[in-house]
Amino acid sequence: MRKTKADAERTRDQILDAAEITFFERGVARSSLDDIARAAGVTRGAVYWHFANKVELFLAMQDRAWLPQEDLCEKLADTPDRDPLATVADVVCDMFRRIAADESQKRVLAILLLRCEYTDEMADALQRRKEADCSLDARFGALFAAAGDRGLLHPAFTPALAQGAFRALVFGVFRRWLEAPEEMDLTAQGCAMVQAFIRVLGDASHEKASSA
Amino acid sequence: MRKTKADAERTRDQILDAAEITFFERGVARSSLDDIARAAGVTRGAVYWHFANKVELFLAMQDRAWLPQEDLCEKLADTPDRDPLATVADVVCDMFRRIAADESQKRVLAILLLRCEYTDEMADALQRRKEADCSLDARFGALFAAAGDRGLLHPAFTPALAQGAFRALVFGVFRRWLEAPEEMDLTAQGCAMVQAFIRVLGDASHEKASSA
DNA sequence: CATTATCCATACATGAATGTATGTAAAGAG
DNA sequence: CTCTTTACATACATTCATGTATGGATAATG
Repeated sequence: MRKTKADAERTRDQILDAAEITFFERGVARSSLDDIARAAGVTRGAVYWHFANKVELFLAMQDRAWLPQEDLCEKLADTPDRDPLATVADVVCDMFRRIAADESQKRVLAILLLRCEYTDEMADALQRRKEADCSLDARFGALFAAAGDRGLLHPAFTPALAQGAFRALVFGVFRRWLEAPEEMDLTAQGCAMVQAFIRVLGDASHEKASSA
Repeated sequence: MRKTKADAERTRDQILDAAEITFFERGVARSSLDDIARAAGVTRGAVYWHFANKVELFLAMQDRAWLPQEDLCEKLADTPDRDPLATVADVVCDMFRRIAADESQKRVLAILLLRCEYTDEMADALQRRKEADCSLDARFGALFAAAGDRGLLHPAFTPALAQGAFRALVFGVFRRWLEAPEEMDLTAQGCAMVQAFIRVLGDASHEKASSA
């Protein structure tokens, strides 16, 4: 029972891994700290040493995972000045592919969307998601606005409406996949839906002038 | 303390009302049966008389509420043989309006989507939603297939793709509204997004022939 | 090498929630 | 008007999860 600092970090990671799996399987509320500790091969003593309580453990798990919002923001930050709609579709599809390939991230997202109840205790957790969403909305908003300025949007959509609908579509696709991963392939059907939507969004064939 | 059968039914309803509010405010897991009983103005004895446990109470609450899926199915059942896409948009927008006006239904849906963890215990509850979704999908599928047969769909979409995207969009809009009702008006922006999407879906202007 | 701080297991105390058992007053049935 | 059943309230037993306190073994530090 000799524990160096590196060892301690490893057990901390093991606890976070166990929390991911346990939360995913039993839900956050029904997962006791003893369940998690046992799954990690330690006792509650270790859990309480590294984390103050279950909420803190949950937040640490959320922080360790790379949330797709941050991922998207980073990608959107350094995109060339291409067709903004094509950029949007590419970035989201890229995100889909990456998440589908990462079991851990898939688990965390399933926990955040399907396996936890957002109440007063979880206010911090929800706040972080909202902040990430907010900065993401700003970036998407700029792209859709640019598309609108260049006359690339179908006349049925204002930039704000297009952004809202796109956001809803992506979220809906995502949630559907998380609910029934075996019934749906995110990289195939998910990307297809996103791309088809972007294509009809950009189908401004009502105006005669087609500059590009 | 005289209880006739009608009185008993009333207290049962009061318990269900209290469960709705308590689940909505504190989440399902953190709501104890004592919380609910107190909110209903009774004791746990009454709750245990009417319901075997919390899961049964939850299921009874879910059953009492008119789920939007059933609502939609009923509407779709007796629609004239109009433009299928217009029918779809009308029915969904009508559902949006009705839910936005019904606080109780809004609470129940917020519970089902945001305030409960779907784990093995809740398998029954999830199963009912899935069944309702399934029969709904069949009806929507028929309409989108009809639209495809009549050449009403934008060539970017197959009927199945259109249906999946539409479903995702509606769900995403719905969820977004439930998460932040003050930031979004379901009857205004929600309906606008749905209608705009349906409009671009039906924009099959690539073919020269426009029969209708 | 002695000391201290780290890392974790074990033990204990507490409260909260559950399920059940019992009591009971009225309603309903005959 | 009895008798049984209904519709609860109350009381009890038990389990479970939490938080904390303590102990101990080693690593880090000087």
